[in-house]
Amino acid sequence: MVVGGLAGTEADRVFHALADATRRDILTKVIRSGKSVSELAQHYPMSFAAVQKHVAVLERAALISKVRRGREQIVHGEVTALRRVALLLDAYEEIWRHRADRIADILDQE
Amino acid sequence: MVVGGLAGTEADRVFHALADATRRDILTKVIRSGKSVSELAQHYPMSFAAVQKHVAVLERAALISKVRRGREQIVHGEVTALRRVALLLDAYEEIWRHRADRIADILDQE
DNA sequence: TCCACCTACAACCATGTGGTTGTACGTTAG
DNA sequence: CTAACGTACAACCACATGGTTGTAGGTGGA
Repeated sequence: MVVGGLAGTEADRVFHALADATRRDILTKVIRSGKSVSELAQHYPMSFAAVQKHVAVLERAALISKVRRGREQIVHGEVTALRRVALLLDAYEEIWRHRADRIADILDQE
Repeated sequence: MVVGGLAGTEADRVFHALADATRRDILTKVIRSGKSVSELAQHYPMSFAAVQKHVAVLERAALISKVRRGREQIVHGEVTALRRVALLLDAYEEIWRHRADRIADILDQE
């Protein structure tokens, strides 16, 4: 069962990408302004390759995109996927609200 | 850096819990109405113990709660945590919108 | 009481994940 | 041209995850 417009595997990828503090932090950095991978790597206590992997996970989830600028690869935040996750969560809340409304109706009838 | 009101480890737990189709499906089922663990287990092509583990992951993320009813354990959906995730995502979108509104400033910034 | 049901949990296994180091390749600066 | 930089990727390791089966305990019904 798919609740929102997000396909199962896509939801998997997006939520998994967000389930790591480093990746969420990378996301906030590149959403503010594009940064190169090595520029990002400087901010974390891990190897360049590790940061590169985190960026790859975010890219697979379509949360970021990369654009070549000379010998650098500039990472940009993609807000569209983020918005789709927000809509998915809204769908869950919608389901809950309906249930809550029904409960309220039942309570009113008493 | 913590963007929203969700602590780092809590965000980890919540997003990780949501990064699995079975768990998201369990969530939709119990958000509509409370169900026992074995009742849930009947709907999935895996062992009872596996479903029990998924429920445990959701419980650690505070997305569901369990209440004893006789010899059954009724699983209920907790909407509060869900709402907090939605707020966190709203915060990301807020950051992005800020960027869109003030692209010139940000270009000067870094 | 006794048995069946629901749950909890431990032990175990295969696979995935997050980290490392090393190597290779294209691009820019000097 | 050469050297340094930025990136990509493979190989490897430790550990977490998702699944299994088996065992044990508490509760309800007959």
